Amino acid sequence: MEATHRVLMRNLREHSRLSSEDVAEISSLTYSIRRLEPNEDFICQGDVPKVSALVVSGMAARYHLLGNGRRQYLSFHMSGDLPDAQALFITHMDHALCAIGAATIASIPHSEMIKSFLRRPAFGFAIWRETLIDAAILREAITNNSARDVRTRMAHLFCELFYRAGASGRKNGNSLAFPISLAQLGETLGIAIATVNRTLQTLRASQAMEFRDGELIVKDWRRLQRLGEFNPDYLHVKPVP
Amino acid sequence: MEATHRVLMRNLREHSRLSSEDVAEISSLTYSIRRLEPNEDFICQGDVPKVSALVVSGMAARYHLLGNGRRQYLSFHMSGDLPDAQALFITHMDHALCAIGAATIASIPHSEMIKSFLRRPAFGFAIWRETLIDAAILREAITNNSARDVRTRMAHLFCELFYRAGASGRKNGNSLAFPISLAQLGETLGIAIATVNRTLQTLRASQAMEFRDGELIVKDWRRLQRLGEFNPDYLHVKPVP
DNA sequence: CGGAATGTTGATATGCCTCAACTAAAGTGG
DNA sequence: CCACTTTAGTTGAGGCATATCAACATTCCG
Repeated sequence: MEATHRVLMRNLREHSRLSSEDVAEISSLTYSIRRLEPNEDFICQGDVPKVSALVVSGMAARYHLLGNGRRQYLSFHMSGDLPDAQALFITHMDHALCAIGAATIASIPHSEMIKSFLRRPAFGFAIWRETLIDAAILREAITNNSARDVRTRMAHLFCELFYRAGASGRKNGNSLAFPISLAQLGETLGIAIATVNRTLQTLRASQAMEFRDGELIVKDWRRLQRLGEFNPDYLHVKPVP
Repeated sequence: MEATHRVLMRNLREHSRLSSEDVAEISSLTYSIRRLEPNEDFICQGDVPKVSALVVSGMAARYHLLGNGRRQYLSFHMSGDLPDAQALFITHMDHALCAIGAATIASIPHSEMIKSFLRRPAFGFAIWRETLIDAAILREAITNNSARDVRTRMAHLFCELFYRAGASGRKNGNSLAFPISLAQLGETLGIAIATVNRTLQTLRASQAMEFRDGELIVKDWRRLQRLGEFNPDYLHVKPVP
């Protein structure tokens, strides 16, 4: 029970120290739970949210909607993440959020979060730190989509997701549920569907990994890391003591 | 005198309300000034800064350094911006910072900033908001470099810079100093130098803008905005009352 | 059982990269 | 002050990676 508070604290502890007072403060937060269908939107561009969404289970994604109807996926979020933390201090959403596969989110009122920040600044700083790591991930996505060839780019994305899931025990051995379509992968990496398909085949042929039916299987982590030119420093995960 | 505190407050007031106590707190911050040569680095990947840099005059840029020596520029920063605010809560830099053209920065000790946040939470929230808008700009850069063709992409970048400079009176009529080389523009937009050159020519031919000798001249803002599919909502500038 | 969404494959087109040659401007040293 | 080098910008030719298009296979779902 209380999965909501637990996943939030586990996530924050990856990078921040929480005192027992902070833990008590977090445990006092109220929330409501919402179950999402695959691909269901829970925040749209232009919304003015009054609550923060916390991913409890499953995954969520941010995306931009372009004039021509195309989507650009921006980032993916796992249990413990607060994908719309920015709305705490910015009124209007500049992007939308949807579930990737079935997911559960908890909604925590902004007003409560802010009051908690005032009572326990360390909690506010931890959430702030969370949003800063999020920004680091966005920077890496710029570099990935702008400066790397498609195979490297795709390998890098899978590396990041696998690493982030692994850093907090959210993956299952060497496999990770990532229930996304090839079209969505293309709209993440900025490449056409046909190319997504062919690139996945070359990655499979490399014996480093497989991706099918929304499941990523890492067969040779070292090799995948090399293929993706992946260096996890930007994720700022505190070295586990 | 005191240009440092002034540019910071002007920038924060674009989106946040500051009480007189907040203003007093900001005015009490100590700093040291540093003048930078064009392209001079002031923070490198891997550094552990103990001070925050505030751009006082000129411009600064973030960049990633890739394995093959290539650079990927990530964002540009003008007077009032705190391009390394993230270092307040994340120890190691995952990217470098350099001057674009000659620039002046002020260094403010982290320890003082944090103490000010504890005394005046609204000041902390304003800086936090600043880092969140920064993240929105990064998201837009992902979309720009991933989903738009090169001409639109380049027009969008110029729109953003011109708009940001204009929002706070940092531009000069319809021209803006942006002392960057074509090679750097290419490393920002993820395109080759030759293409940068040819794309600039088509933009010039469109009568919307010109860019030469490190100066952007906007001749037809509406047309440029259309060419760049530019919608400034993501910059979250408070409508001027 | 039929239709929609998703994935797969091949053929063709094209936008951008690469390379190379050249110009122009700026900085350097004799 | 002028040769020399370096850096930045410009232009053309050619190739290649990836987009686009089209046909088909497969799975899912009503």
